[in-house]
Amino acid sequence: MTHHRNGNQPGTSVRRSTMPDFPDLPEATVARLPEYLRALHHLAEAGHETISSEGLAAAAGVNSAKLRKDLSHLGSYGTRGVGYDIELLIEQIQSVLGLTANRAVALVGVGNLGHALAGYAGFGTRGFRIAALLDADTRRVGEEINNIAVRHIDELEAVVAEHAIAIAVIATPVHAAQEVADRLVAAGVTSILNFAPCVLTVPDNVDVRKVDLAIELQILSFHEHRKAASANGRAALEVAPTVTTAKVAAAKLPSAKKATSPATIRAVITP
Amino acid sequence: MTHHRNGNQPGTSVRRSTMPDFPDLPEATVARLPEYLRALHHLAEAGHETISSEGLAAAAGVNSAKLRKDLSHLGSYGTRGVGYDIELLIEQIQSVLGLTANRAVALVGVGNLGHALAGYAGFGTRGFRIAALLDADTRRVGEEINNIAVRHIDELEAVVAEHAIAIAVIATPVHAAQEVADRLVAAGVTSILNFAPCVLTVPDNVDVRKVDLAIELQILSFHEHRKAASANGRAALEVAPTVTTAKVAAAKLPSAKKATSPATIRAVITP
DNA sequence: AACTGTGAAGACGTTCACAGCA
DNA sequence: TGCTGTGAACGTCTTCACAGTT
Repeated sequence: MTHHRNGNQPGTSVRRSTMPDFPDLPEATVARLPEYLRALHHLAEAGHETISSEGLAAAAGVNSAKLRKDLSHLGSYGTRGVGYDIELLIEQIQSVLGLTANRAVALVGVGNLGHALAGYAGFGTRGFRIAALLDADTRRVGEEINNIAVRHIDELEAVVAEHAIAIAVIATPVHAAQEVADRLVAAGVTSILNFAPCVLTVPDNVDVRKVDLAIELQILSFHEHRKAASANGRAALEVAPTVTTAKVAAAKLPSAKKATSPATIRAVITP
Repeated sequence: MTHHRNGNQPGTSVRRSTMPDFPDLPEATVARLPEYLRALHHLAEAGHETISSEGLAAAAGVNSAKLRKDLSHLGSYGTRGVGYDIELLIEQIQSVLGLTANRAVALVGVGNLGHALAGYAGFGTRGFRIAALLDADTRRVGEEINNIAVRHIDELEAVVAEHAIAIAVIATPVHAAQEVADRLVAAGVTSILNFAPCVLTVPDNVDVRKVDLAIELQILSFHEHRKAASANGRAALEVAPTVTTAKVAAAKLPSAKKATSPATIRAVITP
């Protein structure tokens, strides 16, 4: 969760807004709204005008109860017996997410990955505008990507002020990331999307989200490993008693619990 | 959360492994183990041999109770009064994640982003090896990135078989993603990391994780929006009593809602 | 009849606080 | 003494199932 809030300081500050003009959305809901939005745009383009919770849920890859609960947090924008008005819902979600005007975003680090991000067309269509590109390498300064010229990192503060930038993307090497983050924060940035594989330390009022490709793969690797292990385990059941011993030791105590529910012996085996 | 499991079918299958050679890790724990692993490598390079839960937690950006609970799921690898042996813990985590041998990964779609991913050095050092690059564009076929030649998508099935690939990365345009996924699955791939901004439909036994840059930004945008709104609200408290009224009305009625709350007048105002 | 909105129940995740071990 | 490992308490998220509305 990837995606979750990033409470860097273990500090006690509870995150619920106290004086909001907007509902207190559960974080899990917030993380799904963008999916719904994408699905809604897709449906609108396909010519639909309304959609049932069932239909939208399918399009967004969640179940319908969850979807309805999520949307209910925004207010009542559905019609019983009919479904949701797609245009209306798009507007509501965009409004809650603060996507009404295109937000200016700064991208720091125009290397391999930064280059790709800068060239990504999806930003424009989804509420954002890359307003500035910054890099420490003077050889890259001046280069243009999508009509935006790369400027030197020394101009960071000026650039942030110039475009009133609140959100920045860090795509620098690890060793530069923390310093860049510090400067961004000092310049007034309050949200950071970090592609550098390291933990950023920032003040409490700054939000950080992180994307780490290797971590995603490692999580998948775990599941691969488990699939393989259980396929194996079944095959080896009577063959290798030593494994069983190891298992008991390894699992400490929490094992036993589910011992009787062979839930994961799933579709794989039973074709 | 961001990372989470991707239960595509709402099906009843409970995910806990029953016949594992390994403990039943909570998904939230699995998602954090890679962070711990990175932090541990970092500490090892800095010359440390043991580390307390407090220290490791700080390095990984979590609190120490969570860290201890997470590690306790793997077994008892700490020493009371001392801490954790770094080398030992690295080995344990790698083993649980199935990172013992470098896993072969296929990358489909060598466009802007795919190119950057293919060139990302971090994979090699973190348990993976890009074993194959595939693209539908014949003009890109033959090009070499990091000594791997791009092959034509027609060879997908052959390539997957050739390298016994279980994990694949999709970095194609949206319109190609589902078909590529279908072919990967048919060829035997059981884990997919999807960079295309769309929902993939796959069988139950296949794991999908998704990375969507625009979604990450939209989540940050929400928090920006909220910060701005509450800053605003505070500033306007005695000045505009109408706001309060509007707020109450807003809760239920679709329209009018935001009429009175120009939330985007942000930090600019509050020095 | 068809669908939303939602209380209530349950699963899951986090944090607390301390017993127990080195 | 200093730290881990963990039950118990608490909080959050998901799912169920149905009352309520068009």
